[in-house]
Amino acid sequence: MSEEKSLNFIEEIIAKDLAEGKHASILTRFPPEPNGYLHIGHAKSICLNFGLANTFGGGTNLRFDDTNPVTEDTEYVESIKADVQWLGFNWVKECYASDYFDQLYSFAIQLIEKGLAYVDDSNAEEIAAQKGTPTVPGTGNAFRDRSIAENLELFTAMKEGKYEDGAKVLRAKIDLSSPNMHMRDPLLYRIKRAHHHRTGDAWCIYPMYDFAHGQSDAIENITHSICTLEFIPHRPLYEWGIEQLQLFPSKQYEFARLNMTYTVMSKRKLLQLVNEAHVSSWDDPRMPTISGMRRRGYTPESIRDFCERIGIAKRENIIDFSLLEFCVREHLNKIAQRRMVVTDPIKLVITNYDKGSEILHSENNPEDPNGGVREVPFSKELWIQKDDFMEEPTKKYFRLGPGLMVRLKSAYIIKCDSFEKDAAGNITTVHASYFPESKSGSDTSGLHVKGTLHWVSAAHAIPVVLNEYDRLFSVEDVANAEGDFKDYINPHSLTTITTAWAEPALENDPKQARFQFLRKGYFYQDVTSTSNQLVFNRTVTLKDTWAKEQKK
RNA sequence: UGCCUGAUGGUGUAACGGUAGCACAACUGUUUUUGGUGCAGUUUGUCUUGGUUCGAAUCCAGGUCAGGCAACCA
Repeated sequence: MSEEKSLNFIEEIIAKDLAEGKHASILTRFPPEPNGYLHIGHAKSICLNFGLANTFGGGTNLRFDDTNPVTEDTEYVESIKADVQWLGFNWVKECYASDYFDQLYSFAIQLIEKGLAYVDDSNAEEIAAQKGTPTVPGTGNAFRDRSIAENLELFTAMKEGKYEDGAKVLRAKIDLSSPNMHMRDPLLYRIKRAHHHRTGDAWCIYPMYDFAHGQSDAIENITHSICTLEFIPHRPLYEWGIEQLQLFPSKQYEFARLNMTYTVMSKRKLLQLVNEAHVSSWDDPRMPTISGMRRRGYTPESIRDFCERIGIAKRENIIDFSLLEFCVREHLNKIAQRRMVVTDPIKLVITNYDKGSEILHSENNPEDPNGGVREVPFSKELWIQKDDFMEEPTKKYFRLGPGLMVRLKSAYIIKCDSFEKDAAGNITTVHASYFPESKSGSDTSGLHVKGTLHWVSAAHAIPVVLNEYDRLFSVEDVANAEGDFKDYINPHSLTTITTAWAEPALENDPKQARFQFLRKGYFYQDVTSTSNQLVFNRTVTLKDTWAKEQKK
């Protein structure tokens, strides 16, 4: 049985280009502006660009689109590089648009010399007004008719810092009545005295996106320049620049950006969440950032798998967050070490257990036959989950209750004999008796029970802190919800549990290890965790059909 | 009332004139020393109106709806 993998529309274009000999090999690029942290939407683009190069044989450049010094910073450059590498990709070259500033400047001179660019003294408002509207053509101004010599002189003076910020701009001379607003004499250069994170104060004029991106692609000989849908109207301008300057014919293609339920993807909104302390930082585990997901315990494999599954197309989309969670669970199920942690404990006393304590063994991962076992101490007094006992059990309840039997995972079958309550009526202690012949691995009891509970020996337990995360927002389509997006922040997106007891093995496990805390979910040690106080982040819950059943 | 995109189950994504498939979600059943995992199965779809054709999700025409475009942002 052969699985036919269908190509997405970009792959089809590339396959065709290669087949026709248009290119011997392909070169793509991932071009973030270093003004924020990468998020899962960027991961889609990263997987696309690097993935294309992988499947068709070729490479991918990492290029920082750093043409606006006001918002950019090396902090972001570093985080972006770390995130791309963590996702598992290697770039051919690390490039910066700012490396091309000299070249871009000479391109501008060329356009002026061809009569295709002019210096405009109008201010921003005037230019906007003169551009017209989508239905009303723009009108020119006197500056448009300046001579080539005058434009050359003025542009040189702009570069030399003879004018105030905003006093003049360089514009392309294209078509003020174009139905495409981007072709109505777009700005090429603006005067901006700001410290650039790489070029410092060497420049006081900076190229606009439309005079940097396509040109950078061409300089690097990018064959396929892939961006998101909102750049479609820029494409004629992209092509105009390449044609007029007679550069390498890079081609732009557009796909739909990623949207996900219960979260936001815009940099502006993410920045706001950080600045207004709705989350602790860019790498807060609730954030849809790569760094947040890494800290939460998502694996690069699962994110790549997710990006593979969502596909590439041109229609707007909103992907269920549960698909990402499915990918994370699927991977973690295979690799995570199993451990037992009781999060909301009550005492379980095995009344007929007189051995003091013993060492039992439990498999590290039932999915992995070679995963080995770990030692788990068992004793007379244990901690079990509070909701694993019910005073008056309902019909389908498979756990502990008066007279009911369950298995303690990797240990014995027990039978509940009695329980104690405090003055407030809360269950404090459950008494049970165990069946010595029901020991895991050598069970001769012939008993059969439906429920299996996780547990921790009270005398051997170590305290751990758990951060349990839920969705950041309470509505599916946050971006399209009525009013301020911050009104929909889920107030219960983080629950910190300080009452949890863990089995001692956890103390000696490596910090980077992935865990499944049995019946609770997948967990990953937080960056704040120390040997004195272990702190774990819940990556994702286990699928819980019992919780679902109860809601009915 | 301009230009540009797009429209296939709840959500994504295939089918390139010839059986509407796959995944997630939801729901059954089954297995299970995790109410996890695995396995088996069920439910749900081509925006609309015409046209071309033996045959249309696919081609053509009109309509409807959704999104984008008028930053000295990218």
